[in-house]
Amino acid sequence: MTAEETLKKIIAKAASSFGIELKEEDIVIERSKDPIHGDYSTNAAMKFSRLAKKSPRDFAADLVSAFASNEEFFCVEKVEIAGPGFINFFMKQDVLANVVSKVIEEGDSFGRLPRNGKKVNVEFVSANPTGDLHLGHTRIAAVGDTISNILDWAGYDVTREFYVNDCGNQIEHLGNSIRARYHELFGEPLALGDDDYHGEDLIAIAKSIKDQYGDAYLKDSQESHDFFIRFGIDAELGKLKKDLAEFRVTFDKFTYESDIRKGGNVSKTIEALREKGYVYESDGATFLKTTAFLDDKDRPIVKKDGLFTYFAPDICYHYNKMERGYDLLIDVLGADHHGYINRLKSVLMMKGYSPDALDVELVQIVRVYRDGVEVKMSKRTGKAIAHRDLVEDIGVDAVRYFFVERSQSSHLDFNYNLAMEQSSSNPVYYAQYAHARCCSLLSLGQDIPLDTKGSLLKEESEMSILKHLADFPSMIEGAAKERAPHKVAGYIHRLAELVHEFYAKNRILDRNNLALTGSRLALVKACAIVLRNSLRILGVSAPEKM
RNA sequence: GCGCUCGUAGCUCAGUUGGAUAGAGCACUUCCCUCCUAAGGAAGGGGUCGAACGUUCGAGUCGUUUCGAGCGCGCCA
Repeated sequence: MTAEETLKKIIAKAASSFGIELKEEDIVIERSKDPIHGDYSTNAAMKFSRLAKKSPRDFAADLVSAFASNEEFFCVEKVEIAGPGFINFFMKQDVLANVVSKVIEEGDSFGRLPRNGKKVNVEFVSANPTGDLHLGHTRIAAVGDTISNILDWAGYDVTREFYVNDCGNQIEHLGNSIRARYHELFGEPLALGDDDYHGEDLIAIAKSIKDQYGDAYLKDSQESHDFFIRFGIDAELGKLKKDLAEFRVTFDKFTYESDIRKGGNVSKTIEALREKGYVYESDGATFLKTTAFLDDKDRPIVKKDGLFTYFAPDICYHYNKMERGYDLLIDVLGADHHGYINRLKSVLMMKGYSPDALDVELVQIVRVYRDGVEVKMSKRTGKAIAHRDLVEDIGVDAVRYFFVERSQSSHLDFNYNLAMEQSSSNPVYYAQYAHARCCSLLSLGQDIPLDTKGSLLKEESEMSILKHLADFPSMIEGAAKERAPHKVAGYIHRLAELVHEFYAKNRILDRNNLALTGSRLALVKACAIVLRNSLRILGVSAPEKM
């Protein structure tokens, strides 16, 4: 049991002895910011003084007087009532130091919460297979993958999914564009339309078609039309997978829009919704009555020309995901898709699902500044900051850390020059360096027996580390609940800071005091383990030497 | 006009379901390697938390109004 859980129990029991029943989840235990306020504190006396019909301070005194009769109370060294009615707890050293052996015993799995039996599907990136990834995808990939990792650690059964939009207009344009580039290679240039893709990557694809098939697809036919599209999708998707894998992002499942549409599935779904009264015709188009639930406007699902809108197969796709037995769906989308949230939740509600079965995580746009000028992203002009360039220039570790360091809901101004020039002062190195320092100490002192009880730890810098290490599992729980990768980054930064401070203040390897050194090396080992575990959640490496 | 997301230090951003003296990085000033990795540490300057009311023991946090920014607003994906 963690210190926090124990304290909650003590408080609940004390309140109970005054006839006040508190749920442990309603009791807030905070880490004291200032050591003068002890190790942990609670506002329970203030929060619930009304129930006791007493002043906060009097109620606090009552609670404290009841603690002594509690057998759990042995872990507390001292209690104080302070300020408007805070109760501050000073813990016994061995209770705090207990975390060292726990971390070392659990090792790579310290921080992993018990399996909760819940299945969650995280869909992210889902970039159209019509070109390369750009900066926006990079942030979504980092956020989506990290959220998946956090949920995995928090006990969920996680599926990472990529939805492949291999139908629709943009795919036609892809086929046309490749065909034009292909003809170009034979000296028969075809004009590219405004909506076609002008990126140079398609020239390479056309070349590989020429290399493999020669001039077999020069004649204009349905067969060659289909061929260019199929070849293009495979080639583009292959590149996406490769770039993402190099970014340490892999998917468990790729779902193709063309499979979702198979067998008239979309029409069937629409008809089923029509029977429920959620579908109507207007101006020659077909609409879904999403306003019956959360939306502020009804949405078109079949256009005047008889083709489905993007939304129509997406309805089926989300039903498909639910039918696969997930307790929770998470869509990680660009913030410009915010209008999509209530639309999709409404769709789920039409089938009787809870709107909470879907959580849409919006990732705010990245604004790029290069040479002091904002660079606008545009997939079609080919001038966008490509994901691949970014990773080559700055490195996977730094990019992944940088892109989850801040909440996904905040805009991110990315100074490309700075990231390239000053990559060595990037915060990610601060954390990695802390890990490398720990490893170096452990290597130099490998012959010294570790005291995994941390018996001799007593300095303030040591106690701060102990408390922070103990917070790791509950940090994971909170980050999972809030889908907040940046909390992991914040945790890492704080741990690294504590490690550096500890290192600077103390001569850790002291062969004249092997007992103390043994305690400290055990602490160092625990720090290395937690740094490694937390960095792994972000997809960032933990080098042993730098 | 309606909706969503935001507004905290010069810049980029944290701020634990409302808590004690609002923090970090970058930038700036000044110190610290005869000694375990200086990609580090210590100290300092820098804030009417966009603004105004309200809710209560207590508001950066919650509510209303207002100003400003970004993004969306039925047949693009």
